[in-house]
Order: sequence, then structure tokens, then C-alpha cells
Amino acid sequence: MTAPKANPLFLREEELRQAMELLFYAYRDFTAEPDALLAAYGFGRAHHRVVYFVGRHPGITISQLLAILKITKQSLSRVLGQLIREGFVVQRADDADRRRRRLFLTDKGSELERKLTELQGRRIARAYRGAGAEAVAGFRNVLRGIINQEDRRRVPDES
Amino acid sequence: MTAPKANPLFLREEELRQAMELLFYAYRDFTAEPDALLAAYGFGRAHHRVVYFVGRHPGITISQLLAILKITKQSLSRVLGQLIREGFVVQRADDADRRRRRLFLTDKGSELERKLTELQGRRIARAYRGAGAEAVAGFRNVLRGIINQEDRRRVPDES
DNA sequence: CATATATGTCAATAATGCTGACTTATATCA
DNA sequence: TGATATAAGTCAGCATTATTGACATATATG
Repeated sequence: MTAPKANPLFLREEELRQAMELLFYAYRDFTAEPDALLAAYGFGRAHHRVVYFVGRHPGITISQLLAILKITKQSLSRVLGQLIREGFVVQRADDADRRRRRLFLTDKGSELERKLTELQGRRIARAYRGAGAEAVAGFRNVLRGIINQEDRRRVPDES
Repeated sequence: MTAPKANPLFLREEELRQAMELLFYAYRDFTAEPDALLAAYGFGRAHHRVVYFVGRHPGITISQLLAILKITKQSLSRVLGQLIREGFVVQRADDADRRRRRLFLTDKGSELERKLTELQGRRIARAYRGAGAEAVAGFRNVLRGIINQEDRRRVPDES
């Protein structure tokens, strides 16, 4: 009666704990290399996120960025201000609604974004290659299920 | 020639970016609920990690915990010290090697751990149910592939 | 007894986040 | 046009999490 199969509740909890730990370890290692590169620029992980999403969505507005990052305007302001002052990001008023500031990467910003994305991309590519196409589909579906419903639209259902 | 199939390199980069974003959004939402609960205790995410891993590995030593968290002894010391002073964790010298301090949760600590793990467990369980057993296997395999080789042993290959 | 290991501690610094209180510019609506 | 709403910026203060560097204490091992 201590055999795993005889105790589905224990198995279930064990299974869920393994998922939590996988997420912890994977995220820990996923962010470690970019963090090291960012440190050389005097930047941190928050700068990475801004550079990434501005590169991903050129012309994104401040409010849209805030909705993605889910941090306060004041928190974003510090890192974005640095990136602008140091020439990694530029902003330009929207033509239609001049209250909106659209954000773009400069060449310098794109270069940093490329380096950071390449580091993480290599890691993902290795994992994808090792696990196979079917595993990738499962990976995507489970991660989508972990994301709050209202933000699932941000990542497509199937490639 | 702008059809997706015609540009495998673009597809590949897009696929990798989607994976990065899935990880970002999933981890953001995975940690949000626990963070809110922890705030009620005057704790932060670092306290969560300590409580979790001490609960998971009762009797774990300081060095073992440091190897999991990959933070410095000084960083751990602050949060662990608080948890001990406030009665969530106790330490006891190892019988064989009295330099080693083994860590355990108190009843109060177990109660907090249970609440935190339940929040994250519910989210994972929902995602697992929605995606199915095959997807779960893929999720696990890809996440394992993202983790640095030397730490993959920390999470079993197959359940 | 010398050296190594495990843990603890003090001090300074940085990055990331928060709340609260305002301000400025622009758009929209009545 | 004038009132109100929205988008963004700013200032001040504070908490958490992390770092480096230096040193102390207790215990184990050769």
C-alpha cells in the first residue's frame, strides 16, 4: 500500500510539485545568461524586458508595455528613462493621438536585443530539438494554460 | 513568398520568440498569487523559495539550499534568519557532522508552505487538465531541456 | 596541531518593485 | 467652448532581493 499507484493523491501532489520545480529551475537558468550580459551594460532584467518587447512590437505605447509587464508606471519609468538617455530606445508621439508616445529601438538597442534574444533562443532551440515537435506542442499548451486567461491571446494557440 | 512556409528562418525565430514569451507570461502569473499572500506575512518571493524547498526536503542543509537557489550565503541568510526568528523554520545541528545545520519547517511554516503550494498547484492542475497527459510529458521534457545539464537530475525524467 | 569545511555576520551598494501625490499635454464630449 | 477623461511624466520615500568583500566561529579531518 505504499506503492505509487496505490496512492493517486500523493502521486498528484508529487506531479504538481515537480511542475513547480521545473518552472523554477528553468526560469532560473533561462534568465542567468542574459543577466550576465546585461550587467556588462550596467543594466538589469527589467531593461531586458523593455528592450525585448519594444523590439518585438515596434511603436508600442507606454500603456501597452505596462499591460504586458504588469508593473507600475513609476517602475517602468526608471528603466525606460535610462534606456532612452543612453540611446537604446527612442520615443515619438503618435500621429493620430499625440498623447501617446510610441517606442522604438535604435540600432544600438536592436544590437543589444539581438544578443539577448540569441542567448535565450539558443537555449530554447536546444531544448526543442532534444524534445521533438510533439513535446513542443505540449509545452506550449501547458504554458498557455498557466497564463491568466485574459493574456492568453498574447501568445498564439498553435504555430 | 511572404507565406510562412516559404521562410523557415523567420518561422524558427518566431517560434523561439513565442517560447520566450510563454515563459515570461507563465512565470509572471505563476508567481503573482503567492506574492500577494506572502505580502500579508511581510515576506517576499525569496521567503517562498526557502519555505518551499525546506518543506520539500526536510533536513536540507544550508549549502544544499544555496546550490538549489543559486544565490549568495548572505542573501539567503537574511530571509532564512527572518523565517527562523519568526518561527516558520527551525535548524538543528546534524548528528554526524555538527557543522551542518539541518533545516525543518515548524507547524506554522508548514501551514504557510501548504497555502503557497496550493495556490500554484491549482494553477498547474488546471493547465495539466486542460492540456492532457501527452502535453504534460512534452511540457516536462522541454522544461528539462531548458535547465542546465548539471541540475536536470533535480527533476525526474519521467513520472 | 594544521588545515579545510560549514555556517554566520557586518558593511556597503545596486536593481527592482511599491504607494502616494502631483503635473502636463492632449483628446473627447456635452 | 469648457469640463472631464486619458496618456504620460515626475518627485519622494520605502521594501525586497541581490551583489561583493572581509572576517569570525565551530567542527571535522589528516
